[in-house]
Amino acid sequence: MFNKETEYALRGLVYVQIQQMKGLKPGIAEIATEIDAPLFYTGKIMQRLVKMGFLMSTKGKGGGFYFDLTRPDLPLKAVIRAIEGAKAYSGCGFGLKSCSEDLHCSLHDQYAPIRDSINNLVSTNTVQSLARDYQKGDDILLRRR
Amino acid sequence: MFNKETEYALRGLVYVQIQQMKGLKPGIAEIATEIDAPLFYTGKIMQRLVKMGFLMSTKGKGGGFYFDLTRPDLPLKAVIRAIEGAKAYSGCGFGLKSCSEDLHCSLHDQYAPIRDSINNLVSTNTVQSLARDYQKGDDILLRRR
DNA sequence: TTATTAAAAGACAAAAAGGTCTTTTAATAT
DNA sequence: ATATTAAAAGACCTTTTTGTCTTTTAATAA
Ligand code: FES
Ligand code: FES
Repeated sequence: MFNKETEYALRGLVYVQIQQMKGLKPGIAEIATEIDAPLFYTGKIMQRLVKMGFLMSTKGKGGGFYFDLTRPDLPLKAVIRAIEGAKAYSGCGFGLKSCSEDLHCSLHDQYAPIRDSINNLVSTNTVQSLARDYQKGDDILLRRR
Repeated sequence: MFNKETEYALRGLVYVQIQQMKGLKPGIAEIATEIDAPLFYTGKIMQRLVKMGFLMSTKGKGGGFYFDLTRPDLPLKAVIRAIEGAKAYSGCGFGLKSCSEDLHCSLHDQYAPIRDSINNLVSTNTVQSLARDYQKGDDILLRRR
């Protein structure tokens, strides 16, 4: 569904949020292990997320990643847009240059609603809501097993 | 939605089918132009489709690509599976290793139905059905404009 | 203030995707 | 037969994605 970088970013963010709800501040090594992503690649991605302003970090002893709790919940879509670009999940499913209600391809009537559902999914779900779901036990997996 | 190769392959196949319904047998240059894909890449992809048995071709004067009309309609899914692999549109949307009803991620309940819709879309639509829709004028685009 | 810790920065590289071009083979027309 | 046409085969290249590793910077603790 998403590319690897987006996948790791989302899993990483949700993991940080889960730990933060327990009063912890995980570091790169812990995050990479828990979300089952490559260590150094995870580091690079977390850095990018900090630079983009999605989360914060501190160096040195006791350092790690954490969220600014004064900021509103972070929809998955914001992260996807930042990593994959604004056009992700917006164009024609068939690859045509334009896609509109009145001029469209043969897949449009079936595909457009699906695309809308995906956009709705990533807009309504946030890093925080997924972390809460996880804690409630509604979902069982974070780490890949 | 699909990768470029799949996109070009599907557009190319539908174009061949549309032309075949008019009694024509298009060549690589024509196909590439009409589906707005790179000339040589299109050639390579059409060749692969022939080798995979999805369509036929003849060399030389009057040569080009065409379908064996004795074979059943070709679902998009068959082409996608051949190009992108069997796992396309089957795994966890979050990238987790397993995905099942009883052990799943927080996105599963929302994502699984979407994934099902995509699989239904590519299973029920065929190269031939899309070509017929195009000819009926239900869809307006094939070439990207 | 020094050692230690952990993120930041950035160089480097492997693999996959996407694309280009030339040569060879086979079909047809003359 | 020969020339012409068009696909097949395959070498080669570029870009993007994914991943690795070392060096630097900043924070903390002793
Ligand atoms: S035009 Fe193809 S999905 Fe809208
Ligand atoms: S477990 Fe994630 S979509 Fe099914």
